[in-house]
Amino acid sequence: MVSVTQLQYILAVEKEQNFHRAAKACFVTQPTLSKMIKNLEEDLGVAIFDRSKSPVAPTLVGKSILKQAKQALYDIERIREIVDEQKGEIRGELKVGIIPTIAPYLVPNFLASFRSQYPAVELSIWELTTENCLQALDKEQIDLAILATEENKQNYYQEALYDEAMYLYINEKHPLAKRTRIHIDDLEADQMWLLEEGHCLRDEIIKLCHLRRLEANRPLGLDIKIGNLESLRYLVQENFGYTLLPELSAIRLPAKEKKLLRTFNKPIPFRSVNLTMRRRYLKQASIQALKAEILTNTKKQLKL
Amino acid sequence: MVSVTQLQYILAVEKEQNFHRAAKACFVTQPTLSKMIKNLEEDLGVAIFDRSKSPVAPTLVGKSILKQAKQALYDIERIREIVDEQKGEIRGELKVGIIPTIAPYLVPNFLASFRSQYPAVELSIWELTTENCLQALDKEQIDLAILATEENKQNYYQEALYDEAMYLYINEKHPLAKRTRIHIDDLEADQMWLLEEGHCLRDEIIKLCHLRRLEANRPLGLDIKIGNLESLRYLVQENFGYTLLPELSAIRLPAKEKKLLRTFNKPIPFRSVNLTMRRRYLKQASIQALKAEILTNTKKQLKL
DNA sequence: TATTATGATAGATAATATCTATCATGGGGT
DNA sequence: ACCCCATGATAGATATTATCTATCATAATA
Repeated sequence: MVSVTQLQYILAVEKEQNFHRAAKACFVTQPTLSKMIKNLEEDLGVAIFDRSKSPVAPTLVGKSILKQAKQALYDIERIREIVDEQKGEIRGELKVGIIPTIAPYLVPNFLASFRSQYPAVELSIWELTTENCLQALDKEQIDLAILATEENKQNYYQEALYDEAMYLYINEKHPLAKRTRIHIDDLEADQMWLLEEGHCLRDEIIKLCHLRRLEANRPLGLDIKIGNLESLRYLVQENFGYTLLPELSAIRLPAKEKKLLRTFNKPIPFRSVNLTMRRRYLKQASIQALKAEILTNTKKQLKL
Repeated sequence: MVSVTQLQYILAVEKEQNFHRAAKACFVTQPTLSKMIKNLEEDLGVAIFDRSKSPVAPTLVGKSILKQAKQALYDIERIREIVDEQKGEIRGELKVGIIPTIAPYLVPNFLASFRSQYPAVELSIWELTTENCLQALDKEQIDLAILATEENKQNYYQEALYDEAMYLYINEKHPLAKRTRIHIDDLEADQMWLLEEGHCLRDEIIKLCHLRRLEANRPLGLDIKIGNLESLRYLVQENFGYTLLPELSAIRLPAKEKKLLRTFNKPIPFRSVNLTMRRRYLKQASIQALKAEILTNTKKQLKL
């Protein structure tokens, strides 16, 4: 008979691509794991892994079996969750990936209050780019990502969180800084400072301002790789030009820096922040609790 | 850890509503089953069954757990099926329910050829009314039903098989029998012989002829409960009046009886026959093989 | 009150998952 | 060509656990 343990073992081998490492991950010895997998293969009458390959790789049927095994284990884990939900208990690990242009400004909004309200949830937060969040979701390294991009509906499940307006952050000596009415289309590529490639805010701004990618690479003739908004602000302060800041980061600026902010005329540019999960996602209760916590603490700060 | 066996045991108890019977159905003794279920309940920290009720009934969480357990076991069974599919093997039990106005005319069309082509499939066929087919599907007593009614898409999954025209079967002395052009609306309730309640063909004819249900109960002042089309034909032969016969049953009539058949003017009345399955259905390969077999052997006989 | 049906419990036994120790095989590197 | 290491398989012993038999407790029923 197919057993839960057998399914766990084959998934471990798929993940680790190695019987010894898989055994370690399952807290058993390699012969145990090898035997169990062999039992399963004999029971089903097919080989799940091709051991002659290096590293070991699933056979063709093996791939289908592994996929189905994931589904089955998900459904079994889900039983525990159903029990917790009925008990009204919100507990367990919750691993969250957040992109760097949101994390520092959003996390302080919910971290303390969430931890005091749901002490049984072991929350861990990673600052990861969109691409790395999606990979981590796939590998089940995180349960939830907070992103500002729309992802393929087939692979991921998304829930809207909030929209945040974009502000112009501009060197005070820049001619545009004196204007009272600024439109998004007044901005020019060679004046705009952007984060390095891989940050979705960079792509978002390029889209909002209708810049061409090539233009956006070297404002003022400089080529500097910047990974956070702090550094970007210093660049604007020191080197003329401007950049766009999302609302949550703008709110937290000290009064002195707020003078460098300008709002746009309508249509006000904005970006949409969402929760992104795997299609079959567990920990629904914790995730919904976190969502509620974020919304109550954040929405009142936002204009949109 | 939640085990496959535990899930099987709780499902057996749900089905049998009794620990002893459930144990018997699982081929173990009652203490074994009781112990395993207790282990599971202690592991989850909730009671799945309320043993004080008679017969034992699932608790509120229990119901959710049982539902999820079904899903999990389905997924595990599906692994075996994936393996069989990859091997190209079409095998296993296939239990089919067919309504009485289809069974005798359709089964001979596919039975012999299906059995010779797929000898590894253990086919069993039940003649059941629509209602009983659906119940049997729910209880997993059958895998597939062949029906002539549309069912709730939420609970069941249906695939169209074929449409069959309806023929008028009429007493040769009836005035309508001499007409060359007959329209479905020419028929009258007090001349129409119908099957007893519970047969979908009865309801279908009432709908096709726009009869009111009350009218349709006592043609010619008689109240006779008839469960098959054979008897219905005798009634028409002996007692004046007429009835409607579906195409497959009409085709097989001996030449002498075929003289009592009349075709309708357009729009020709017809009924649609389909395969009905549970939403999560196994044995897809066998079912699709059966479907193909039915279609190749039947479609050429039909006009529509 | 005795009887039956039902599920729980205790202790023995059988089945099996796991362990330790060892072997076989196939690259890489020198 | 040789050795070495990484990798997975195998054999036999051990630990775990699913199952069995026998018995008990309880509630409904005759």
